[in-house]
Amino acid sequence: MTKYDFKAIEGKWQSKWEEEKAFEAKNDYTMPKFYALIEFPYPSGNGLHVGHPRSNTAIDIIARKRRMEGYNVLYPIGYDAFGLPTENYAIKTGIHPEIVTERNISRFRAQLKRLGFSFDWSREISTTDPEYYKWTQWIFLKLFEKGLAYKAEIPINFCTSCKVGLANEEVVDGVCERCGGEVVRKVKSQWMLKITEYAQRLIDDLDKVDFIEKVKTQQRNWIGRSEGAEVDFKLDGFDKTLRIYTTRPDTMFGATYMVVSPEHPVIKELEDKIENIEEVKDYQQKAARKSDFERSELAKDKTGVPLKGINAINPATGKAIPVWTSDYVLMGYGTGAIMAVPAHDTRDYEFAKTFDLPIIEVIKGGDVEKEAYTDSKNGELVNSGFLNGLTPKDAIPKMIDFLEENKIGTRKVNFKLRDWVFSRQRYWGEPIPLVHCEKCGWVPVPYEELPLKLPMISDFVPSDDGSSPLARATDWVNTTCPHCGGPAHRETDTMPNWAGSSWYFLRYTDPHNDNELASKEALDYWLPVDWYNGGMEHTTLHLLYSRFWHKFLYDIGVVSTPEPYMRRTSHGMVLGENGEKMSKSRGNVINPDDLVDEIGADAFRMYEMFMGAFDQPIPWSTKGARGCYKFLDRVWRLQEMICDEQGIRDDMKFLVHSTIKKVGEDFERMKFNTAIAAMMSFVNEVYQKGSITKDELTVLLKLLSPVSPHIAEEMNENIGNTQPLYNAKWPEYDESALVEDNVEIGIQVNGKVKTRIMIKNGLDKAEIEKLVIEHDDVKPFIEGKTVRKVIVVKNIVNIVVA
RNA sequence: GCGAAUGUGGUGGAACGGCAUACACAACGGACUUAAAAUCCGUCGGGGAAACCUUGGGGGUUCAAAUCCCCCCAUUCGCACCA
Repeated sequence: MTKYDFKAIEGKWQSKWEEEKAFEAKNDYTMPKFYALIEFPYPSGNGLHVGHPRSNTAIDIIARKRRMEGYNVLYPIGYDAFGLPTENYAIKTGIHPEIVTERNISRFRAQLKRLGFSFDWSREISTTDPEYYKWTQWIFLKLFEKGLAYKAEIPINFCTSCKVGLANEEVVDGVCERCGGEVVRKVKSQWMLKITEYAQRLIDDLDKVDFIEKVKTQQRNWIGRSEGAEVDFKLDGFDKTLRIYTTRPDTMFGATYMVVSPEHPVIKELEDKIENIEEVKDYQQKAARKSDFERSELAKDKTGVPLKGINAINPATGKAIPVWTSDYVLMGYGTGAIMAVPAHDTRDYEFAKTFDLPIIEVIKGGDVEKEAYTDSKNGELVNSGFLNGLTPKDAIPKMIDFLEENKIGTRKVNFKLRDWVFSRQRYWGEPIPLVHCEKCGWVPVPYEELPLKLPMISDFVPSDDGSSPLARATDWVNTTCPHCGGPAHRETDTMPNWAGSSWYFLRYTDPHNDNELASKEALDYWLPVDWYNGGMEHTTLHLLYSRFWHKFLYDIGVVSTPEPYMRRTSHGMVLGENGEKMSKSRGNVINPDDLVDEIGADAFRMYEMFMGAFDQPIPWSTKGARGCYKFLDRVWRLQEMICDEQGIRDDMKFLVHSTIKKVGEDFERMKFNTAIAAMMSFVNEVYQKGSITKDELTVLLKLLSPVSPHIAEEMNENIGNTQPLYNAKWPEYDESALVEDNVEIGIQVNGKVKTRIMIKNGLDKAEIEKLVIEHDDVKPFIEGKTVRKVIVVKNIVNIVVA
């Protein structure tokens, strides 16, 4: 009996799988299909993180099980390789990003291959490959064609350190998500994508898919739909109205002042009429200088300035109310102006208290002396004319009807979601395939000229004025207009790295197609993705963006499903051994290579799954990982315990079949830790027994093979099975074998467990009751007491005595 | 501030409302060994003679609660002036 030599075994089977093309998806579109997907990694210079294999192994287990169940499985891999870290590295070292990317990908590929994932390597892609980004550009041009890509002068989030514009989603706590640099607002001309046009559908279609609830909730909150009304307030003494948005039209009788955002155009329009215009302008400037971080940090203290001389008429009461400006009202949401109802809105309340503005209670139910009463369902309207006596819930529609009848307002739905800032002033991204011509404006690069390749340059440092490094590649920038032939220049901004990842799962279905992003047949067969696992951090970024692109492609007939992913699950983060997030600065990063050297890929994979509940964050434990090695070594030595008997022995039937059931069901529920525990129990019992048959062992190896495939294949071969496990049939359990002859039942007296007894299985309740009451072990607990009731449930009997 | 999740031995964690602490890690004891490692076999929530106590704390529903309901406390993660 040889030692468990995981190095030799793993190398041997990895080569074998490759030679036999064991995991290549078949282009046989008549077979039942299963598309398993993980988020393709960003090939960073640090190599694989122990978090990657958690998602990869989980879906690998599912993919391998599906193959054994007869599905044509697509489990692809690729690299999301455009992006800032590579570019920053290039700036620091002078090595071209293309070379860095190539190097990083090689390292990732080697690390992934070492772990024995059943990826279809023949479909490997990289977003930086011109043959790939040709189609990223193609989709962009389609969006442009349909009016969903537009250029706008907007205040953007600008990272002062990366010198790059960021999407709202990339600003975390007021600082840059990637580098932690300060983010300020800067007005720039940017390409935007109209994701807001899909806002309603992105919410509605969540009902069609099986995503974990957390993801759905987060997406809904991010899209932030609200129903309300837009109302025009007349400005006293002017032929002019100020439009506001409110979700609480029922409180309109309590609107005692109005507030406009500092960026609101009305200030400019009424410049001459505002008596304290200098003070107002000063406030505007201060607000503009504030970074987002400062704006939110200072949120506690309300600031503002009245627009002296400007009053509005409350359309409900007919009374004149003052107009203020304050940065607690945002230009980007609603109309940039609000009616302030201090009695029933927390922010308005604070503002009114700060500036001593009147507070009128219009809903009874709280104590407006102390705080705003904001319940939009309960309470009773007062001081509100025709709404008096109603609850807010009933008053809202009634007020909207009133506004619509009198043509001063309309029903209106608003979303928090903003359009997607799509331009980056960076080098290492897909060039935006547009040309600007003085005469013709923005003109698309003709489809037949795609891919528009990134020019080779050697200086990637972004300019201080925030323009892209590509602007300096004048040979490339200066071109002719595809429309009129006149002089023109290319767009020098590039796409964000969310572009390539928004559709990569489509390319996998037909990755070498030169004529289309993928053939219709391939797309129709493989889509939607059956099971997609990835990180929660991508919920409002990648996951939302790719749903948007997919819906657009659905609308133009490229794909046939309205949603890209049927099922979405999420893994918990792997923390350092000290329970903190793994990071270089904390010094608690675990390098998978070292551990794989020590315990092998099979044990490593197993530990990744065994360490804890899949969806919870779990601290790493290298000792725990070594425990999995110990278990596999124990499995290995089962070969010495094979006996001459055949088949599954009677006294093993229950164990074998209940383990098949448990492992299979737990895999499907992503309860990998308890599935592995069941296999450990199985092995413990075999050790107790001292022997195992070849057939019993074969079952165990099949169950083990999705988690630790190399050792399972090797042992399977050793014991004389000729069919490799990767295309063996997944074992089925026999229901009748799950019924034991005798069962242990727990005896409770008044709900507390007192003892346990063995009884024959299959008795009815009355028989069990009789048996229990008369049982010698039970008697002491009920002697001299009156039995009030006996409850028999499954394997518990509860005797209620007095 | 709002929302969500989590809280069980020394540690990671199990447990359709039905025998709490499965399975591991660590620790301890024994066997094997000249010795160690590895391996195998045991012990392992508290308390103890037994009774009994124990799932962050307090209440409740139930024959029965880690699990369901209410109120607190703590930790983590989202969102954060969205009218």
